[in-house]
Amino acid sequence: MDSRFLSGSVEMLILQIASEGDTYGYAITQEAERRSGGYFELKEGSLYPALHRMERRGLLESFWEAKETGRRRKFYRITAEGTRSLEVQRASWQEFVRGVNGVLGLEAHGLT
Amino acid sequence: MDSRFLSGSVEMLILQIASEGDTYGYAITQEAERRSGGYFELKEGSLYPALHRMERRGLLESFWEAKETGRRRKFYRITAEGTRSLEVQRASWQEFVRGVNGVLGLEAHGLT
DNA sequence: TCGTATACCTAGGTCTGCTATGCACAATTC
DNA sequence: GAATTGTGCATAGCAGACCTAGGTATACGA
Repeated sequence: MDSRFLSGSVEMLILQIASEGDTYGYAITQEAERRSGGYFELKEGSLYPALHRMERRGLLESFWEAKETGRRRKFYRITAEGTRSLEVQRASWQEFVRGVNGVLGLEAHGLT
Repeated sequence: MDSRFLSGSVEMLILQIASEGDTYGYAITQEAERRSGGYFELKEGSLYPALHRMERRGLLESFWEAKETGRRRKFYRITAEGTRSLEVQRASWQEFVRGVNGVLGLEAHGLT
């Protein structure tokens, strides 16, 4: 993965995955990697601080899995504000891609 | 412009514009804005440090316009290494877009 | 038992974009 | 001809975000 472009996308990717059901840190890294065809390898040093930020900002809320024994997992659930933010960020992302492609002279067919 | 996603793209955009002919700082901001349909407004505080970085790294070389009077302009010319870097970055950009769109569930038709 | 996978966390470094500011000349407007 | 806007370069210092590297711990297969 080229992390040059990653900055600013991590939170959107996390929100997207969280928007499809409660999830936890490690699962997010796996899912992002799977869905991007192996492209994204979210590092823990990026992921966990991002999750904490997003919780502080009210985009996510968290709870520890109720389990007496075994591995502990901290689950995250998207909030109403997180859902709104995701919509904004998805639109913003598509604008951004159009902007860059415009400068690069690339055409983006089919992407609205 | 949403500068959230911008990180890491500025240098590619500069390289692209410089690859089409010698240019200078102010002209780059105008060209980026024009070609992105008004989306990009490169700030001077981002642009000039980026140009200096890129020159240090050997991606660009600069020369002052030979002009006795009037405004002084510092022109930049892409180097062979800059050209190679641009190719790499363009490919990397397209991979990145595919990766993000994959996670977001967006299809990118026509973009290879 | 040892390695690998799963699972969380943080300190500190680095990079990059931004705001704010300063300097200077040109062109236009009043 | 004075004031404003546009063109043009530059830097200091702040803030944000990603990474490396390290720490802790359980589960499971060889």
